[in-house]
Amino acid sequence: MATRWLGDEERRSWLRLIAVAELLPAALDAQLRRDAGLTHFEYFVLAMLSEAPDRTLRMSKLAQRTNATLPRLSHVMRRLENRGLVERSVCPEDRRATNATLATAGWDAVVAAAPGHVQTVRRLVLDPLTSAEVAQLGRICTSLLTTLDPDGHMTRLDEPARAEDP
Amino acid sequence: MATRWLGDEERRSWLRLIAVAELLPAALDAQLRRDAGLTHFEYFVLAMLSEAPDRTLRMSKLAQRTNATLPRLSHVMRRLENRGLVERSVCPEDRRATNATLATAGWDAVVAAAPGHVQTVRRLVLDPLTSAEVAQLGRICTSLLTTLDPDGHMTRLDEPARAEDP
DNA sequence: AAAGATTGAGGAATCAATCTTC
DNA sequence: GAAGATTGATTCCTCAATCTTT
Repeated sequence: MATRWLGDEERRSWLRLIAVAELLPAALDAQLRRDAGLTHFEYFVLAMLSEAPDRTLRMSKLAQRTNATLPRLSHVMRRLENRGLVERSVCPEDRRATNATLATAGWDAVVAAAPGHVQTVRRLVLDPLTSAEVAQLGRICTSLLTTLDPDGHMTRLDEPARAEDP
Repeated sequence: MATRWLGDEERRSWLRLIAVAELLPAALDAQLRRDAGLTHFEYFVLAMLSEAPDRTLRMSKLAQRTNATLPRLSHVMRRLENRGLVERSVCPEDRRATNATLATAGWDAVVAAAPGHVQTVRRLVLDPLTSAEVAQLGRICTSLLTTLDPDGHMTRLDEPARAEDP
């Protein structure tokens, strides 16, 4: 029983999607932990900061871009700060807010980890697919994010940046 | 920097895939915990047992079908056993092995949880996609599992069961 | 009162080590 | 010694409660 009430094709696609959702994060974590001493989530946090203006982002914005809850991000940032990879400071304009900044050591960590990570992404995801499938995957995930992430937070579905400040 | 060295399209598809991989499990967990007091992984374990002959599967086989490591499954099974949802017993043919069996209460739990869960799967994944996209997603995930799961354990890519006993 | 963020306690996942049977 | 599984310690995540600023 269980996952019945789905058509055969639906069921097969569904089972494979959750298999991917289970195995892909584990594979990314394994490579990054082994080669760079970072979780994939930690790496992703550092990477998002590295691409931000002044390598700085507000906690809530960073949480959105990394698909994380604020408590989770807060705990991770504390650990990263203890390791000297990021810094936090009170936001001058709104003293409730916290600015997260990538420290020099954090930048170095991302630069060191990136090649191996990108290679892993290619090997696990991009290489097994045709370029048409990569495009299909993008469209499909975009559709899924419409319900998973109604506000289009992290993947700002309206790519060309909204009228809104950092 | 970070996720550069990927083409634009590759990068967008990749970022959206990890967003889905992050948000989908969280959404499934939220609904099942709220409505049935079960993690998605716990539900999936019970569901796989419910479909097995005699509602029984060896631990290692169950681990494969649920995309889990054996330690993870073992811990979860201990909790489920304490709740009376499953039972474990030594396998008579090979006394190193453990047979996991769905208890009556476990069956009831799956039956009670299934409709809400299936509805959630429809809402989050199936409904937002055309049936052509559902098929594409299945093919794409199958390709990804070729590298993520080289042995085709859980999604036995060669669907029509191999010459191998339970 | 609401927004932004942090904290602490409890639960779950991971890794290495262990135990038993083959 | 290898296969099947479990355990214990650590780490990490989640949830509710809290604190401060607006």
